[in-house]
Formats: sequence, C-alpha cells, structure tokens
Amino acid sequence: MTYRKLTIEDIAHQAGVSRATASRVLNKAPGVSAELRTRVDRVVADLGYRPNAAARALASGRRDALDLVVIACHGDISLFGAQPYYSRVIAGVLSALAGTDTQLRVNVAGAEDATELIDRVASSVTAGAVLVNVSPALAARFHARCRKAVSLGATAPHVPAVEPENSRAAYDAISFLHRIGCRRIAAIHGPDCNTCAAGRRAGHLEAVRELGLADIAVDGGFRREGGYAAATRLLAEHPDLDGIFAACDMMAAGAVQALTDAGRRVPDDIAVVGFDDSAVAACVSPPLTTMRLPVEQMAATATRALLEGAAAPHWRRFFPVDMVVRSSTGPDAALLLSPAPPVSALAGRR
Amino acid sequence: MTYRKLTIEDIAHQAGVSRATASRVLNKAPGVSAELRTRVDRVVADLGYRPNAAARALASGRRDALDLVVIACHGDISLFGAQPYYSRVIAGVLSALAGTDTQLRVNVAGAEDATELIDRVASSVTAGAVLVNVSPALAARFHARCRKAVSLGATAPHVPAVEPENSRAAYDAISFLHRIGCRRIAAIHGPDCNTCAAGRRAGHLEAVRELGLADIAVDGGFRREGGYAAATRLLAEHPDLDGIFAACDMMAAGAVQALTDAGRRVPDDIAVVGFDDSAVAACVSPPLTTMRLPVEQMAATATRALLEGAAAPHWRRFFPVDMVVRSSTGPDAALLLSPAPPVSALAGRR
DNA sequence: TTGAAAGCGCTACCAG
DNA sequence: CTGGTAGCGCTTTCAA
Repeated sequence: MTYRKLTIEDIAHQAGVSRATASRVLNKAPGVSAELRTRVDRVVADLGYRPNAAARALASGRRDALDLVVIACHGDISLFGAQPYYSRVIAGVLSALAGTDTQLRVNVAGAEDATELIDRVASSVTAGAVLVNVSPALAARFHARCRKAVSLGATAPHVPAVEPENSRAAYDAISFLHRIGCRRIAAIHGPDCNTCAAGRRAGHLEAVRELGLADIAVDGGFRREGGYAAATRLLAEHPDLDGIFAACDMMAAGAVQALTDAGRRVPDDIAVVGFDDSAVAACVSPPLTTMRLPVEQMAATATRALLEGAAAPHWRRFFPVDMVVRSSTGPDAALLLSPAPPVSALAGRR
Repeated sequence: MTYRKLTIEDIAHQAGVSRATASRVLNKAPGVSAELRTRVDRVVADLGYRPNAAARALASGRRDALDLVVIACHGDISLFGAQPYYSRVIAGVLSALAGTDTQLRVNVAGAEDATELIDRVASSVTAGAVLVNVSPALAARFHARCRKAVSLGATAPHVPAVEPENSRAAYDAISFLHRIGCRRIAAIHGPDCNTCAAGRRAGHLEAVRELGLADIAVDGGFRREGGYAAATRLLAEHPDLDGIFAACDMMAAGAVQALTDAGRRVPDDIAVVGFDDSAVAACVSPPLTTMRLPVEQMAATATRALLEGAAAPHWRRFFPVDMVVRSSTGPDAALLLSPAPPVSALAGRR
C-alpha cells in the first residue's frame, strides 16, 4: 500500500473535474450535477481520500474542533482522574458531537497556568469552548476574546452557561434530612474556587437558617480523603451529629467510612446525603442517597448550543437536580417522598 | 476593546520588520538579532497577538495534537462516563503533555463506526495516537496507515504497546485467594472484545488449573450491575463459594453488594478481589483488595513514546500490576504478604 | 452547472 | 542576520 499524500487536486484530476467542483461535492454544496457528484464520490471512495483539516479550517475559517477547558483547582490535575465528574462531562460532549465531524480537544491547566490556557484557547477556538470550573473572572476574559463559550456551572452574568440548580438542591437535601428527623446536620463542602461548591454552600446556609439549625460546615476538597477527615473532625467537635450533607459523592463515601470506623451506624445513627449521583454513589455501603446532577445532559446541551450558535451573551439553561433516595438516609426514607406534600413543595422557596 | 483579526503581517509591520523575521521570533528560531527579537516580542505582547493554529499547521505540515482513540465495546459510549478508567487515561496523557504545546484530541466510537474512526484518525494524525480498547485487527490497520500509534494494552505483535501484566496479575489474585484459604473461587470477567479482560481471563484459567480448582467464571461486562448479577447467579449455582475475583473494581463493588444482600459476609464468608484500584475501590465497604493498574503511568509512557518518536514497531513496555490489600479479603490478609515467601514467589511462574 | 483564480495566515527556502 | 516570496490544501467568489 502506498500512502502518498492525497490532495483535492488528485481527486479533481482523477474525476476529470475542477478543484472547485470536487470541493463542492466534498462539502455537499448545491450546484453540481448528479453525474459529476457520483463520479467524484467514487474517486474519493476508491482512493480513500481525506481532506486536510488544517487547510480546510484555514480556507473556510470554519469549525473543526470543540474545546473543553478544565481548570484544576490547585493545579491538581490528578483530580481529573479521581473525580468521575469529568469523564461524565466528556461523555456528554461526545454524545452531542456524535455524527458531527467536529472533534473534541481537552485542555486542562492548574490555577497558575489558567490565564495562559484561557488566552490560548480563546485565540484558536473554532467550534467553541465548554468551560469547566473556570472562575467567573477568567470566563469573562475568555468571553471578551471569543464569544463561542459556554460555562458548565454558574459564572459571570453575560457568559453563556448551563447551570444545575445547586443552591436549591443543597437546600432540598438539608430539608430532606430535617424532614426525616435530623436536627444536628453538618455539611462537608467543596473547594472555594468552585462555583458549584459555592452554590451548594449557599443552599445549605439558607436551609439551616430557615430551619433554625446550627451552621456546621467544613471543607472536604471534593475528595474521599477530605470527606473522611471532615467527618472525623465533625464527629469530634459535634458528637451529637445526626445528619451529614456532602457536596459530592466521593466526600460522602469518605464520610460514611469515617462514621462507620468511629462506630456510628449509617443511617441509624447518622443519615448521609451525597451529591452528583456518580458511579460511586451506588457502590458505597449503604448506597448513597444523593442529588442527581445531570452532567451528561448539561454537557451535551452546552455543546449543542455552541454547535448551533445559540449561545448568545446571557444565554442560560437551568437543570433541575433531583434527589435519588437510597439507603444512606434510612430504609423507608423513600416513602417520605411520594406521599404529599413532596419535598420540593416543603422546601417551598421562590 | 476591538478584536480585529490580528495577523503576523500586522506584527511585522508594527515592529518594522519582515514577516519572515516576525515568524522566526514567534518560533524562537535562531538567526535573529537580540534587538529585533525584543522589539517583535514587545509588539506581540502589546497587541496580544496569537498565531493562527490552522495556518501554522498548514504551512508547516506539523500539527501538534495527540489523538486518543477509544472504541466503546458495544457502541456503548456511556461506559466512558461510568468507568473511572478512561478519565485516568486522560489524566495520564495530559500529565505527559503538560509543558508541551501539544493538545489532546479525544475520539470515541462504537464498534460499528470503529473502522471509519480508525481510518479518519490515521489519516490526520500529527503527534500520534494512543489506542484504547482497539482490537488487534484494527490496531494493525491503523499501524499500516500510520506508524505513530501506541496501544494501551495487548494488541497485534508489531503495533507498539504499553501492557499491564494482566494475566500474571489475575494469576496472583487467584493464588492469593487460595493462599488465604479459599477453595471455591469464581471469576467475574470483562467483555470478550477487550484484550485486558482476555489477559485476566487467561491468568485466572492458568491459576485454577495449576491449583486444581474448578473453573467457575461468568461475564460481568465491566459494569457494577453486571457484577451484581454475576455474583447473584454464582451464588445460586455454587452456594459453597468462598472467593470471588472480579476483573474490575466496579464489578467487584456490585458483587460485594450482591453477596451482602444475599446474607453472605465479606470477607468472612466470601473474600473478594477486584482489579484496577480505581476511585471506587476504596469507597466500597469493606474496601476492596484489588490489583493496582498503573493507568496514569501507562498512558503517560505511551504519550511520551509518541512525542519522542520512540515507538518503533514491536516496541513494548510492560507494567507490573501490584496487589493492594484492603479488607475485602480479611482483616489480616495483609500479613500474609510481607512474611516470606511473598505471593509473587509463591505464584512462581516464569 | 462548471472552472479559473484569489486568497486564508503562516512557514521555510533562497538570495542578499 | 534579514527580507522577499513560493507555496501548504482548501474554499469561495466571479465569470463563463
């Protein structure tokens, strides 16, 4: 097999047409007779010709790749491998890209290189960029340089975004715990630099205030170990704890282990609610009651908005975060959901 | 802010030099006086100029992107989101790419579109491609079209690859279970289409034969639900089971749940060993004894080989898969490891 | 409906 | 060391 570099010129020549016609056929553009079309198509198939993406991009200025931009919290790229969240994002983007000839580029940087990455991607964007865990300031910077961006999660007001209802979900989680009888509820939050974590923080705060509970909260860094350490500390400082809300499942898993290791029973002594409904939620024992984040749908929606050019400034799509009740909140906690009034009604805000 | 499209021409003009010189400065090429260099650099910084990637790629022929090619088993892209494995691969690739200006492109296809994807990527490869879960036949096809490929896991002999010692690891896992007293050991395997699953299958078979055990094995499809179903079936068909080897942690997690739900205690009644040491392994209760797959290192090694052009035909790097002992094989199973003779010596093959 | 030709923005070669 | 310039492979007017 000889694999000389094939160009559109070769195709045109072989098919006995001009480069322009060959190009039209390749792009399924109108204005070509059926005969020439089939002739060119045949040659393309026979020779196994593939257009050069760079040349095509240069000449047309058109889309070619969609960029995923992820800023790792403390320059800690390993979180990318440890958190199931990111692969769900990728799965979602890919599902929206399926059928398109758009490719996915993944860009990750720590906080130090964040600005550089943002600028670099902004200047080379084609189809657009999905921003994950990019601070509002940096997202705004990106948006100033390039409009084709959608943030996954809350961000600067004018930057397009798909947003899970984090605050409300956290509120719902806390009020659910309250409803099943918990009165000393603690929260294990995610890192400050994360807007999703901030939203959940806000929801928790609002709930405890409204319910007249103490505001007990620690940081768990979105990691299992952090959740374990946090729960251990909470137990030491508040021995009468009877409920824990963790801002992600990995931390919830760590918390459950810490509680178990300390001789507390979940859910009998302490009920636990996680967040994400990631792959680990169902693996924990007892399986975690958690807030289901529709990551794949959000990522797919963001991608589609970019592809269709629908993401104008201030564009927003909100995603409800529903509770998935498993055993970490008690054997019959699920029963509390269906009989009226539903939790969301109880939560009764807005 | 006006963001007119800046070209190298503008830079050259502003700096009072030729396009060629501006280009040299931008590419840090030698042969430019320090004075002009700083002058151009200043203009670039002032104007915030970013070279056009497409034009650069077209003109130079090189294009700095590394392709990750993933074939999803049964066209099931969702597995990508459900298996922590893939994000570990990405994390590994990214760590090797850090500092380089090489970007990562992620390509995923189901079995139906696999050939097309392979051909497409092969014809547009620049830095190279890391092949994940690509069948030996397709990997060979890719390699015939483009040499810059490394397979993650066993593949056709001449295709470069980084390989975990799957067979040996499975062998070690089984003999470990045997060593701690298990005599009715079952395996829950991964899908046929996966070479890693095949290696583990082979190791299991070799071990049970050598140890004179029955060959009890079912398929769990690398998913938690599959592991649950498999364990349930195994329990029904072999009530006297006392050990389970699962070819991935997700399946092991499912198995543990099935066993627990069936009233069996882990590890007291039945010991369980997983595979991967993924994020879930530590979350399961009891935490899983598992075979640690150095995914990140393998992916990084493959990437580096591509970047350095070291991946000649038949190039191979093998990675040991060590056992991580946690509680799913008994409270003091760890003790069995350190006192002589070590498990690997006991396994005594090769 | 078709073809000729002018670039897209940049690199790299060659001459000075 | 510097500048001129011929392409890289493709798209897209503009005429025919």
